[in-house]
Amino acid sequence: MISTHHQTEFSSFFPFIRLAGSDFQQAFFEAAQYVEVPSGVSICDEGQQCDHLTLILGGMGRVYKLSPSGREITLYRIQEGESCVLTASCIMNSLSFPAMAITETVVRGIIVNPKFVRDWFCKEPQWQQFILGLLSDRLSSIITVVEEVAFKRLDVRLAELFSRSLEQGEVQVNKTHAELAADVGSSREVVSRVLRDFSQRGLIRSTRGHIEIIDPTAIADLSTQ
Amino acid sequence: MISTHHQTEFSSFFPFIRLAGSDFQQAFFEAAQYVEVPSGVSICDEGQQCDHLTLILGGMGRVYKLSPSGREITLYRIQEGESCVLTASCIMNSLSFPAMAITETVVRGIIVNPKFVRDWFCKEPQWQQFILGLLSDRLSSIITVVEEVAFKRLDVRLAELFSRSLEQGEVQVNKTHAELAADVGSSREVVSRVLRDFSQRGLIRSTRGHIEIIDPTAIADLSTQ
DNA sequence: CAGCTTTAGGTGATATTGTCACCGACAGCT
DNA sequence: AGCTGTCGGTGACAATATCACCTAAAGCTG
Repeated sequence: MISTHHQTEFSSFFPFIRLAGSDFQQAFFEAAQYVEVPSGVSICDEGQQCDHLTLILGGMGRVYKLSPSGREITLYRIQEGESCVLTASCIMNSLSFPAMAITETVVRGIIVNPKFVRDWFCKEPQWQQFILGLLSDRLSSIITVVEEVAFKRLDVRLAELFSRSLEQGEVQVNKTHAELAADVGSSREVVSRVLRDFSQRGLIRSTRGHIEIIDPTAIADLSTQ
Repeated sequence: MISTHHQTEFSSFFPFIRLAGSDFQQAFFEAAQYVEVPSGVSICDEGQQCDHLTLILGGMGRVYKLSPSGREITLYRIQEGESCVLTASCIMNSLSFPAMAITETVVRGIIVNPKFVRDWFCKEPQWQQFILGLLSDRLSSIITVVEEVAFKRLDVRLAELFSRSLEQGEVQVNKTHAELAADVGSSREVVSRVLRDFSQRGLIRSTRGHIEIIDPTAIADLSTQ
C-alpha cells in the first residue's frame, strides 16, 4: 500500500490509472509498494528471472547489452512515466531477461508483483493498453538502435547524442568518453578520436568528464546525415 | 470465412486456437480469409499503416531495415505458426510500421482485420497470450541482432548463419553474396572477402549463388566465438 | 548460334572503426 | 608531497565500409 501523496504523484505520471476502473485503482494502490533505489545499482542481470515490475516516478535507468570483451551498448533508457518493459515482457511470458539494467541516478518508483501484473492484464483494458504501449514503443526504439549501429557513422551517432542534449536546452554533456562509448556501442579510444576531431573543428570543447557544445548548428547538421 | 481444410491446417500450426473458447473459434474462422502471396512481394513498407494481421501457414517472410545508402539488415524472419508481430504491435497501438517486409517464397496465410484483433484481445486470454508471446519473442530476437551487429566480427556472424543451415541438416546455402550481406547488415564486397578467406581455408566451396559447407566442424567452432 | 544484357562476384585504394599496449595528466586522498 | 585510481591520448595494426571499376557467368533475343 502506498501513501496518498505517492498516489497523486503516480497519477500525474501515469494518466492511464485515472481512466481505469475504481476497483483496479484500489487494488493497484493496495498491491503497490514505494521504493527508492540508489544510483549505480544493478537492477536485473542477464538471464535472471524478473521478480517484479517497476513503474518509475523519478530518476533514470539504463538498459544495455554487455559483450564478453567488456564493450557495452545502450538499448534504451527509462524515466518517469515509464517502466522496464523487458521486465513486463518477462513477466507476461515468464521468460528470463535478455539484457542488463542499472540505475543512473537515484530512482524512485512503484513496484507491483508479477501475479498482479498478469491478473489485471485480462481484466482492465487501461492496464493492458499501458503495458502494450510500452512493449511496442521499445520494439521500435530497439529497431532504431539496430539501424543506428548497422548503418550510421560514429561521428553522426555522437552528434545525434549531443543533439538530444541540445533539444533539452542543455549545452553541457557531463559524461566521460567511456560512458559515451557505452551509449553508442563503440570503444573509448575511437570515441576519443572523434571528439578530438570535433574539438579541432570547433564543434565542442572537451574537459575531463565534460563536453561543451560550442557550435550547436554544426552538431545538428551532422546529426541529420 | 475459411474452408474446413484450412481450419484444420491452421489448428495444427497455431495450437492456441484449440485452447480458446468455441465462440472465439467460430468468430475467428468467420472473420478470417485465406491468402496466397507470390514470392518477392513487398508486404509492408516503412511508415505504412498496417491494414491487417497475417498468420502464416506456409512459406517465409523477411522483415528488414533499409539504409539510405541501400544497405540492408534482416531483423527477423517469419514462417508457419508465426505472424508479423510488428504488424500486431502496429495494430494494437495504431502506429506505423518501422521496417520493411517482403515474401521470400510463396507465402500462404490467414488474414484478419485490425478490429477483430483488438476486439478479441480483451476477451480471449489465449488470443492475448499468442499476441503477447509473439511480441516478446521478437523483442528478444531483435536485441540479439543488436548484440550481433555491435559486438561480433563478420566472419563469426557468417559462420553462425551457416551453422543454422547445418542444424537443419543443410550443407548447401543457396544465397548470393549480396543476399548474405543483406542478412548480416554488411556490404557485398566485405562478405565476398570473408568468403574467399573461408574458401582458402577449406571451410566452404563457393559457386555463383551457392555455398557448400565442406568443414562443418570448423564452421561450428567459428560460430561460437 | 552470335551478340546483347543482366547479374554475380572480384579487386585495389582509401576511409572508418576496433583492438591492444602503453603513457601521461589530473583528481582525490592521506 | 606522495600515492592511487580514473580519464584521456597515442601509435600500430586488424577489421570493416565505401567507391570505382572490372571480369565472368547466365539468360535472353534475333
